[in-house]
Amino acid sequence: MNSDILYQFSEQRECHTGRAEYICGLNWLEMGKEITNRSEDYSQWYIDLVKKADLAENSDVRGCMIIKPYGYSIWEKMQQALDKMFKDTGHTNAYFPLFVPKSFLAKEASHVEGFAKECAIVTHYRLKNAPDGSGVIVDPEAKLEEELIIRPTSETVIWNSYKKWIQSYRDLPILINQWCNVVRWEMRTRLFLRTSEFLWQEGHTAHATADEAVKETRQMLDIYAEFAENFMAVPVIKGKKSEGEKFPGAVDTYCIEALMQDGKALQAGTSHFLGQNFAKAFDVQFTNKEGKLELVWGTSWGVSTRLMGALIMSHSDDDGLVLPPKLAPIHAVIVPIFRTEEELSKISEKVEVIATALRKLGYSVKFDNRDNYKPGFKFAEYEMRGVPVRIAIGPRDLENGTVEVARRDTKEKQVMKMEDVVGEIPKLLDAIQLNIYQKAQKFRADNTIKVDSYDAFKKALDEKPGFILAHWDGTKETEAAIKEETKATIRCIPLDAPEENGKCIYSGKPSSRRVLFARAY
RNA sequence: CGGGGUGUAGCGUAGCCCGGUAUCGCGCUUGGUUUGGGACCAAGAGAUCGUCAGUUCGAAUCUGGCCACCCCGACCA
Repeated sequence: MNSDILYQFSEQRECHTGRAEYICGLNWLEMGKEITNRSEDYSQWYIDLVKKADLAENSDVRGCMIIKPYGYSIWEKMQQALDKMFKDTGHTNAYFPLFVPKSFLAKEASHVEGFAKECAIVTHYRLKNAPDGSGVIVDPEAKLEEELIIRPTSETVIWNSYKKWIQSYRDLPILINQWCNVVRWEMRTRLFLRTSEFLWQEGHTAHATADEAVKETRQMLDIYAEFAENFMAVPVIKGKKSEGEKFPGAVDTYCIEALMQDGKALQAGTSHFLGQNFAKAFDVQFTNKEGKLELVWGTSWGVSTRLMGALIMSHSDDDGLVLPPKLAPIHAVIVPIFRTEEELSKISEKVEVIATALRKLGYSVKFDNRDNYKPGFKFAEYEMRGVPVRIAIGPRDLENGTVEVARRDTKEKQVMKMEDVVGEIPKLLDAIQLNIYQKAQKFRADNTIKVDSYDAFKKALDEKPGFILAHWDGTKETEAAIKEETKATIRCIPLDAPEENGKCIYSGKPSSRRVLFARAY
């Protein structure tokens, strides 16, 4: 590790102890010393990275986050890619209200139980000046007859509409998605991973048959997995949630689980088969071909700005963020190296040609000709922000007809002929996309183990955190006991898990397949 | 909601124990020298010390209330 960069990371915490005690990336070194408590320091490292890479910051509003322009542009890239995949599979976008009348939420029993503890509630609609002149107060006269919940998710509002929209089998299926914000009043928040308000997409579909709804649920899970792997370069495990972990109101919850670099799991997306639960709660029935009334079958599925957290924690290294080219707001940055105005204008001419050609191919290119920062500063800055490719051009290159091309993922530099650059950059970007995916895949493989006893299970959690495949008897009680004792949860029952007879690591009862355990975010 | 901590310039902080209107670094502005891995020198601007009250000739500092935020738990995408 480069100790200068370590020092850079460290300076803010240095004053407390008089020495650097900071951790960067994967090396877990404290100025050459081993660190024992990984997760706490990783957590701090993550938050600092989010701030330093200019992605987001804490808002003065409790538990909320300000997504800064650079961070938001990554989110936009994600939105674009996902939105296209949704539309390619027949979905359309719509928008439903932010407010959920309290009575709506109460209609589905397990749903209300699941969300009741984390709702923000609107009780009044007016303020007035305080009688004692101390500011404004809530006008007690302006109390709402029925309180409004700020949506923690939109199943209830949407199914309330579906009731009005659906009469016949000819009205089905309804395949709707909405991009919006939701509020869940969490006790503790963390940038991108858990914030009081977050941005997401939620799909809500209604179908005439269970079979069709199940197919939709699985299709969307596949889309999420494809997005994670192809765009984010994050390998994920597709699986089904246990009873204890499933969505309130769902019959089955499917999810994709990713492994972060500190060995903790992150749920990156969920797709729920709702059965007829919401149709029952909102009395949504349709007349089938035979003229008989039937309840509608539903699904819902979502991914949120939490994906940003997954992206950051999957690829980042000691020098900052590493972005997969497919989601990078800037594919290549061009840094000129110059002394005089004259030199800069000569370089600019060459840059113009390269940048224009690359942009024509659909790449986003930034030419950073600021004269108040030195090249070294800019190099470090774009590395921190994860820009995949950097092109440097200086007087030396003008003379030789070359440029220096550096890739963010491996930090390798090569000198290229100027006329080759436009042809080589696309290849390089593809190589980077593939490389960081393979790297993440290897990391996951190296940090996934099978265990066959509870002792080995606990040992693995302490010594080599990661995914653990183990047998489980399928009961809620065992799941809860393991969670209580080890903080590890069943992330999912992997869809591709092979049949394998074994004994539950906790109870010793028989089990027919291994499930995926980990400590999770 | 329990346990711990912090509030001083845009950011990070010193000063607080032992009262006398505020330290240093980053950043910012101007001028000069620099520029192939986080430049340097000089000059400058920028703070009702979280808030309200009390003690005092005098409060960033002592006392009390309030507020906000952070960290560790319970909760959770």
